[in-house]
Amino acid sequence: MKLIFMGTPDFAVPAIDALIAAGHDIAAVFSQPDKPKGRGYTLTPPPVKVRALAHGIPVWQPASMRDGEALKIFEEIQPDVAVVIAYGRILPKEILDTPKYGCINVHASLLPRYRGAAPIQWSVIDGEAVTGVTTQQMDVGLDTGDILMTSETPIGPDETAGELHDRLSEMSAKLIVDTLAALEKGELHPQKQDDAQSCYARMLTKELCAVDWREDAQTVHNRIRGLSPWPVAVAVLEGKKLKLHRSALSHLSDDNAQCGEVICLDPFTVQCGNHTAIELLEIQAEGRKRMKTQDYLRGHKIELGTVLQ
RNA sequence: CGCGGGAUGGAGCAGUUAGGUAGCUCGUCGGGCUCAUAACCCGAAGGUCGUUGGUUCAAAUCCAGCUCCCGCAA
Repeated sequence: MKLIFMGTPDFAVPAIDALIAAGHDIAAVFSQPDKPKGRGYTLTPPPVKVRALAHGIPVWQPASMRDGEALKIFEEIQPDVAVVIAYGRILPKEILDTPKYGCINVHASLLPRYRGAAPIQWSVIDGEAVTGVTTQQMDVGLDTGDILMTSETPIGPDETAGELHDRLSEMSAKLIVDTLAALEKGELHPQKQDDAQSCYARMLTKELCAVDWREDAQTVHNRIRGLSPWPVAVAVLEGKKLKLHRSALSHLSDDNAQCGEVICLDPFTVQCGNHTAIELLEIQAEGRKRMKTQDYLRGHKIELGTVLQ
């Protein structure tokens, strides 16, 4: 089919390759404008743009979807369908209605759960056991369109948002290809979302990164893996920020220790709330690289009983 | 030119302020002790101190350029 592909970050890249491999004609790609990133504010193109250009596909990066420019391009191309994956912008009705089969979005959750910006991270932070990807027939709401197809996957007990992100990214690529195949055969059966079951995965902010050691170990663990590899959970050690990249539940617990206190050095274990404790496996000090906690301890002595905040 | 931290044997760090023969905690290898061990004891190997140039009798250390890494901010 003749497609317009809309996407921005790494998550959407496998889908481009999969759609091309499946024989679809991607006539144009829409991506967010290049943004200043990293040290020195280097203007950086989004990954989807880079991939599209490598395939020789024309790329548009309009600042707005509502100034008529995007609509004009849609009308000129006359796509059968627009595929939207992590594009990062809400599409107005006139755009949604232009392609022959409308706009189909791949969302990284089992809708109606975790609508919105950060479904992957929130499903981990909330300790969900299962998640997946969903294709939906987009409407004017935010991830509220009729469900076309879904694909489920369990979330590992120690899996990080980054690891889950990569798996769901691959699943998304497969699901969109399958969805388009079903669409061509007329085998799709759109189902309304049950709004009563919905929840919203709001954008991640820095406030979410601070660990509260009074919470139980499972909750802290979920937060650490849900925020890895970005924006990363943070504790404070002797006045300095300490990023927490990887953890594991501990069988230890010292009820005489206060929350946040180091109760064991090998493995490096911190007391949490409700008689639980957590092992910190990979950490990163200010200005340092991410490293295994035991490596860090060889050069930085931390006394038993030190309290993290 | 956005702000700041860093680069030292395989790993993590100290040493740089007041230049003068490279150190710590581990790891590795060999030996010892032990019923045994990730424990303990003895010994060994392993580093052009990121790179280039400068100052100096002498540079990891002072000066200048370059490369790469990290944090903040976006």
